[in-house]
Amino acid sequence: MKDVAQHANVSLSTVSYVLNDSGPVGKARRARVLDAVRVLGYTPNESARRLRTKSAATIGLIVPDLSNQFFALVAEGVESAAASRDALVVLCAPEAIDRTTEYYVRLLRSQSLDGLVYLPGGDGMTLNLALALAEAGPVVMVDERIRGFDVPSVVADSRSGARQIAEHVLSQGHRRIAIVGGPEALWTSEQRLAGYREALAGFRIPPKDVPHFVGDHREESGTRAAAQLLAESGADRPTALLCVNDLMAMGVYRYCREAGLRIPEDVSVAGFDDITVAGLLSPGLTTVRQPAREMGFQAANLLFDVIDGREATDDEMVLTLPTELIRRGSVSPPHPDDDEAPVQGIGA
Amino acid sequence: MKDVAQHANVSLSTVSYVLNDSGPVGKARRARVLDAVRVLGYTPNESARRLRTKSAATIGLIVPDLSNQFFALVAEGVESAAASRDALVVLCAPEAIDRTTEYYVRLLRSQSLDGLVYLPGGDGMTLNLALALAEAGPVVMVDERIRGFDVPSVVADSRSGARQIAEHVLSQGHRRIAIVGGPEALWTSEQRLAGYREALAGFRIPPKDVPHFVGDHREESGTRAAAQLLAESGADRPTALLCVNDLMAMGVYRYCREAGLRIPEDVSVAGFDDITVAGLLSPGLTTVRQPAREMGFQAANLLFDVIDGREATDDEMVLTLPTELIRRGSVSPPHPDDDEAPVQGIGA
DNA sequence: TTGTATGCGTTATCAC
DNA sequence: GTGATAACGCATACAA
Repeated sequence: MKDVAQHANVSLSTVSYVLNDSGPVGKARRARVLDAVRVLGYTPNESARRLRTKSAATIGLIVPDLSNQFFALVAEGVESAAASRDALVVLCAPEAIDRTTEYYVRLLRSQSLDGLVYLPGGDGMTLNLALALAEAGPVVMVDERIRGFDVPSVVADSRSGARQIAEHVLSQGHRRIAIVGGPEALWTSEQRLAGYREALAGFRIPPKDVPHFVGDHREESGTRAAAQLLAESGADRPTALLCVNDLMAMGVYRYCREAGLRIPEDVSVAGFDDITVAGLLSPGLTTVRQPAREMGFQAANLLFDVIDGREATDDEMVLTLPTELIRRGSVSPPHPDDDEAPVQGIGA
Repeated sequence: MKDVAQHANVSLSTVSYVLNDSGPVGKARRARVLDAVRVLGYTPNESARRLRTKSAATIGLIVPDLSNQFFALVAEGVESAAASRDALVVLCAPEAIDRTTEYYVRLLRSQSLDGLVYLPGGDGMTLNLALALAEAGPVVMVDERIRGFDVPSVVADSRSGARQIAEHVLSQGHRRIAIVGGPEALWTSEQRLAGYREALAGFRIPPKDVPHFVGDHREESGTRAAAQLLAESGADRPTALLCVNDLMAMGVYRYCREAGLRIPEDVSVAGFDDITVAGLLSPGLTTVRQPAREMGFQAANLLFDVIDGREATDDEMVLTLPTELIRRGSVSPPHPDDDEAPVQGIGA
C-alpha cells in the first residue's frame, strides 16, 4: 500500500480513502491511485484490516454432517448468501473431531468472526453451546430452535408438514401407524411429532397406540427402527411408518428389502426433507419438501442483518418457511390380505 | 493480553513466550501467566497474530457443488484433516455466484490463507485458474488433475476402476455398450473413458461402436443421456450404460422408470463413486467405490506438508488411492428376448 | 480536499 | 531468563 501511495504520489490515507471510499478525494488523484493499484497488482491485506476494524467479513457455519444432503444444501445456501455480500464462510463439521463448546466460542472471538450460522446436529449440549455462542457474538440458527433460548432462526414449517403427510397416510386408510422419530432434544423432532399427533388425533387414534422409535437421523438408525417396529409380523404390525427424515426412511427401505417386505404393499413409508434420492427410490418416497437451500440463504441473510444492526439481536425473530407434501409411490392404501395372518387364512 | 501481563506481573513478551512456548520462562512465572489467562478468559486475537506471522492456520476449499455427496464427503475429509491440525477451512462453492479466477487469487493472497484445496467442477477455465492459483500460493488438487500443469494432487484410480467395471459388464455378456461420460476437459472423464476403452479393446469392441454422451455429472444430464442413447428401440439399442458417476446413473434410472424400461432386464446400468444412494436404488447400482472422505483427508494433509515445506511445491506429487468394484443388481446378463424386436417375433 | 500521526494485538529482535 | 521496543498493514481523528 505504501508502494501504491508512492507510485501515485499521494499519501497512504488517500489510498485508503479511495479503496473504501471513506473520504472525499479528487478525481485525478483517485484515478492515479486506482491505476497504481492495478499496475502494482496490489491486494489489501485483510488481516491488517481486520485487526484495525474488528470485523472480518467472515461468518462461521456449524453443520453436523455434510453427507446428509439436506445439510449440504443448507450449507450451499449459506455460502451463496455470504458470497453475494463478499463474505467468507468458515466451515465447521464437528462430526470428525470432538469439539467443545469452548472451542466454538473461541473460534467466534479469536477469529473475530462476524457471526455464526448454527445448524445443530443430533447430539445434546445444544443449549449450553447456543447460550455460550450467543453470548460471544451474533448467532442465528437454521432448521432448529432451542426452547427457552430465543436466538433468531429460520426453520421450515415442520409441524404443518408433518400433519399433512400424516393426514395423507391416514386418509389412505392406515390405522396402525408407527413413528420413526429423531433425537428427542431437537425442536424439529418435537414439532414433527406434534404434527403427526395432531393428524392422529383427528382420526381418533390415541398416542399410546402409536409406537415411537427414537432415531438419530441417520440411515442406519432407520434400519434399526424398521427392524424393531416391523419385527412382529402379527396383526399388530404397523401398516405405515412415519419417518422424520428421508435418510431414516431410506434405512427403512433397506430393512424392507432385506426382510422381503414390499413397499407399499406390505408397509407404507413416509419421509421428510425430500432429498434427491427420495424421488429415485422405488417406489418413490412420499415425503415433505423443505426448502433447504433457501433456509440456508435466509439464515445467512438474517445473520447479516443482525450483524449490521438491522435487527435486534435478542429479538425472538423466527422465519418459518413453508413445506410441501410430495406424493410418490411409497404410500398406498393398506393391503390387509397381504399381511401374514390373512395369508395363512387363505392358505388354509 | 496486556491485562494478562499486568495480572501476572510480567511483561508482554513473557506472556507471548508462554503462549507459544517460543522462549524460556521460569516455572513460577509461567504458572502465573497461565493462571491469569484462565481467570481473565483471555483469547488471543488471531487477526493480530496473522498480521504479524503472515500465516493464518486457514486453508481454502474450492468445491463445485455440495449437493453431490461425493464432493460433500471430500469436503468432510478436508475439514477433518484441518481440524486435527487446528486449522480452519473457508468454503468456496462457486456454483452460486460466478467467481472469477481473480477472485480466488485475491482470496488466497488477501486473506493470507496458507493454501488451497482445489476440487475442479465441471466447467472449463480450470487450467488458467489452477495456474494463477498455484502462482499465488500452495495449491493441491483433489479428484482431478490438469494435464500440462502439475500441482500436487490426490486422486482415485479412476482408470483401473473404470476398466474393472467395464470388464464386469462385458463378462456378463453385454456387447452393445454406451458411455455416459463427463465433461471432456476433465482428467477423470478422460481416465474413465480410457479405462472403459481398455476393457472394450480386450473384448475386441472398436470405440466406434460405442456411443458416447457427454454429460456434466449432474443427474438431469444422465436423464438426457438415457433419452438419447436409449431412444431407438431397435436391435442396436445398447444393453448396458456405463456412467462416469452415480448421479448421472440416477438420471438414467429416472429415465428408465418414466420410459418403462426395466433395470437390469432391459438395460444394465453401471455407475461410479458409490455414493450412499447407489445401494438404495432398486436394483442396487453396480458401481466403483471411491474413497471420497479419505481423498479429502489426504489432500488436506498433503497441502499442509507442502505448506510446512515437507514436500517440494512444484513436485509432480500425486497420490493415487485405490478404487473398488461394487457389484449390485443393476448389471445382469443381457436378455435379448426382452428386446422389442424379438418380442415381436415371439408374438408373431 | 489531503497528509500526519497514532494505535489495533501480536511476535520477534534485541539488550539487560 | 526477562523485559522494553519496533514492526506487521491498515484505518481514522485530526491538523493543515
